[in-house]
Amino acid sequence: MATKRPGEKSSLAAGPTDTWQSGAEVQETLVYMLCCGQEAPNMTESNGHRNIMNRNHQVPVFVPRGRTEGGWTHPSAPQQTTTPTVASCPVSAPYSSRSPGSVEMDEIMAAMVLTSMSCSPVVQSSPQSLNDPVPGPSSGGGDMECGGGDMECGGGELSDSGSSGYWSWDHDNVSPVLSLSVIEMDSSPDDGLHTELEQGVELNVAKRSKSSFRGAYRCLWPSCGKVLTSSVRMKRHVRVLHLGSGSEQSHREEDFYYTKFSCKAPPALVPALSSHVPWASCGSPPGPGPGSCLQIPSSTSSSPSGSGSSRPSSGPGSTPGSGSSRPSSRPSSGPVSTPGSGSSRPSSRPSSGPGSAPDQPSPLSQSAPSSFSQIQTDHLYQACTPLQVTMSCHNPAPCCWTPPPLTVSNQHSHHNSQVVRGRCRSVSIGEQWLQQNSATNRLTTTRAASPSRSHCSFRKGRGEAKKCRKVYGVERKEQWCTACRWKKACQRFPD
DNA sequence: TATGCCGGGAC
DNA sequence: GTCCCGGCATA
Ligand SMILES: [Zn+2]
Repeated sequence: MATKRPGEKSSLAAGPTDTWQSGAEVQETLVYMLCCGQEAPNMTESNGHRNIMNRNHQVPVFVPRGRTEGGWTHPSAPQQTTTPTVASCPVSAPYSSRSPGSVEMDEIMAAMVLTSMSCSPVVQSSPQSLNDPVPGPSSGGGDMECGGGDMECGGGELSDSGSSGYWSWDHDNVSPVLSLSVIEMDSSPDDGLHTELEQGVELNVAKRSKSSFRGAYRCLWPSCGKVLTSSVRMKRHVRVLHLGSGSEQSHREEDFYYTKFSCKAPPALVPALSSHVPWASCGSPPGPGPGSCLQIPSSTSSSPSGSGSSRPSSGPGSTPGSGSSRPSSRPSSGPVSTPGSGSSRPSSRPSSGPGSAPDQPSPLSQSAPSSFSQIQTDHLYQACTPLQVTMSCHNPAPCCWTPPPLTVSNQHSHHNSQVVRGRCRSVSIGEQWLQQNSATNRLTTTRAASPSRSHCSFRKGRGEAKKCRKVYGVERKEQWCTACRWKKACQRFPD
């Protein structure tokens, strides 16, 4: 209602953003990767063999170099990463005693080595990937997956289920710790810096507590399953790419569009996932901010019932996005949703669509930033579905998330390829939702309550979430998600 | 009253 | 299959 988000946008202008972003992001990515490579460096700390590791650890040192760039990266953030590392690092001793010159050299060397070592596409081809989400001519193959075994970075994003996973579950796995942080973060919706900081802490905690846990933020924007490790970046991502502009409202809205989750997945799942992840193979559009590569740790386990995740506060602030929040509201967010009642809805995650991939906010988006992508989305919603990736993980185990069989359509060159270079996949989830909902789910429901016709039409109360209607207002109906326009259950802002 | 959306129907 | 809308439940 409050109309559009006026100000702020300029500062976040896509162009510039990308620029500095690349620097910072890359760095961050680096750091993260290092961590990935060996969870919680500080923790591992085994005295002996640490050569390589040491080297790696030094990197963070070099990383900060760029921290000055963005106002974003809070100084403390890098510091945190760095400090402990250096301290714990055996090498640090000699290191400090050396002359500054050599030190620098070392840093540089280390950096170089690292850089060359890292297989991250982001790092290696950051410039390109940043702007050009679409990998190459043939985005089809799983080319992007870095061959390197140690870190599989999906180029910065991982998202399970991709489009379809959006609204879904994986939140289950959020560890208590993480959830906590989530809450905190939510409480301060609009301050990026602060968040970043917390993010840092959070990450640390995560690493520390369990090397296997990883907090990540996934963009819930329809069709954009982007996953970033930093909430700030995610916000930025949402704001820039999806919301298009910023302003008071967008601040809050950002929260709506992403969700935090931490995943851990059995080794087996990892590969599987990656193969399924649409963009992973299609060269996921790293978008402006290549998120740090996210990966699903293999070891873990745990995680219990994900349900725990708390939904911070239903209010707009926290929103659906925040982490596990969503699931909590759902009956059995988990895997097989036996819709005791919610019947259809639960299982078919309301996800929405697909969408907007991170294409650069070119002139196009300027005029109607948010609407653009949204509209696009909506169209996709009804659009066809060239490619279809079917994810049917009937995984009983309460692992990361067991999505119901869902189909994601991946449409590449489809549609205006020029306009949407980065758009590598679009899902007509909405449609699917409608269909499935009416078909599949209904089936389920029926099965559950076979009775002649009892079919309790159960109307679950109105969710607290603001739906398109409320968000955009009637006057901007065209921005509503298709479902809303059709007076169906909103998919963009599912309860 | 405004909103969300089920159920049904037109095309 | 897509799209719309009557009408009811809810806030
Ligand atoms: Zn909607």
